[in-house]
Amino acid sequence: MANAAPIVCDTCPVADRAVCAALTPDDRGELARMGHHRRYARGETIVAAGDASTVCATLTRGAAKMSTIDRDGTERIVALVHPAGMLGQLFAPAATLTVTALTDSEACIFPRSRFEALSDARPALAKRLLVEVGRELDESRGLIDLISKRQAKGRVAALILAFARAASPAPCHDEAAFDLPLTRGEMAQLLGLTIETVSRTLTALEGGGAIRREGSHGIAILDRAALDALAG
Amino acid sequence: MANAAPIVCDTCPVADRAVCAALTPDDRGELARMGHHRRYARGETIVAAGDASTVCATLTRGAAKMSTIDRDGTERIVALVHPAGMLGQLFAPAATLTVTALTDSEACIFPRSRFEALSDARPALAKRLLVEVGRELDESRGLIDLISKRQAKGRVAALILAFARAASPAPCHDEAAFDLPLTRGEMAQLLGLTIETVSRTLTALEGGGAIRREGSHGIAILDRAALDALAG
DNA sequence: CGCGCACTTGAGCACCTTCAATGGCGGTGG
DNA sequence: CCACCGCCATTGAAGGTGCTCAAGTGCGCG
Repeated sequence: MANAAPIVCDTCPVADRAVCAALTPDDRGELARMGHHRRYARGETIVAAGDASTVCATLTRGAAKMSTIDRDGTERIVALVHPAGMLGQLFAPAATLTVTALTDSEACIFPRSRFEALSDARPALAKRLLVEVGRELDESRGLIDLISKRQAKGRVAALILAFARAASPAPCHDEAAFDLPLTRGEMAQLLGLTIETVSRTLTALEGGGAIRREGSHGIAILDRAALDALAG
Repeated sequence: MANAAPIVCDTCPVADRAVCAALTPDDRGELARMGHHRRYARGETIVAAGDASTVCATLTRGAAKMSTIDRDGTERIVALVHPAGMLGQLFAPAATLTVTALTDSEACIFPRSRFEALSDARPALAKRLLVEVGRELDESRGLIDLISKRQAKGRVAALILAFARAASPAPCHDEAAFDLPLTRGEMAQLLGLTIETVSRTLTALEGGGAIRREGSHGIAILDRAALDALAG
């Protein structure tokens, strides 16, 4: 897919939240000229594990997953990326993770070396990156919390609540009805369960009146307190 | 325990590896005067969850764990900290994690606000912190990998290998015989298993000839390839 | 010596996985 | 247009793994 395009910050939906926001307009213009903007179709690989890790990117639209692949071929999702989040591993000599678009997505791609050089020259950017990486670290630990619930119901309930939070525009409120951005298989990878268990657990949650399914990916939360209780 | 002492960088065993190494001697002296050095006994709490997150620290000796506590009282370890690692969450408004000494330990404690101010003023420190947080992020994702092995044998085998790597002075080599720095209960918390399952799995690994136990915490690796295969 | 603590071992059972079959949906090609 | 195929999701049955509950062992310490 040859759809590289120049970066235009003026119409960027995440211009105020992405790390670029730490830069002056001039510096941002310089950064924009260094990189390009690309679209990715659902399922497309953005960064492949084993690459020389030459790029880093900001997701401007859509959603992505970062995953490892075991020797035996089992894929494991270690992080989800939402708009304004960073793709790629700063200061890593080689990419150990594969980044894949979960939905049709767009991202600004930068050469990693020049991005790092700019961060060295602009303390405001470096500080912003520090905060961003700290946030990623918190999310990663949140994911550990998610996986470590003993029972499948708790894991799935916690995942639903996490997506309800992410789907809402206001950070403090949950969305009552939303679409799961993952397939059953991806949810299973994320939670350390099988597809069948995820599916059965959703059926059970619906049977218990906690949620209602609408189509294969739509979720409406009917009993928020019940989900909270299950999620521990 | 009232054992606060001034910080003396000259005899610090991790002076070259900790984040302080990014500072000039003058700046390091200023940082040292801002903080103090403390000893902690095994099991002692270094930072309690819910604290106003007023401190951050560098571990100079020993080992520590960072953990969350669920509403139902279940503790979950989300990270291990080795000497030269950072304790506490930079730029977090409140501590969400409890930090506990796993063995008798020592740390340099700094007021968080002044540490952050110094990082704003010294780009070299900010960059060093960025690298450090990136490393923590990688470790956190490694932990996710660890937990996500389906079978108990795989998780325990991977944990043993991880400690074999950590116990070795050379980063590329494993130690063939070493002590597990965790109790069975802590290993269980880390791996998302029960104490009994960890114990039984170690027995099974020993029965299969992969390891030999020496006392309750000593481990000798007899069949490295078998552990690798189990760890996936 | 006796107590506490951590570890080990055993028996039974709940839960999740595995294997297998079925249904729905979208895309492709006849 | 419809048949066919692939992919995803659901559901069922059987079996295994790890959890729960419970007892027993070894070690350090008062």
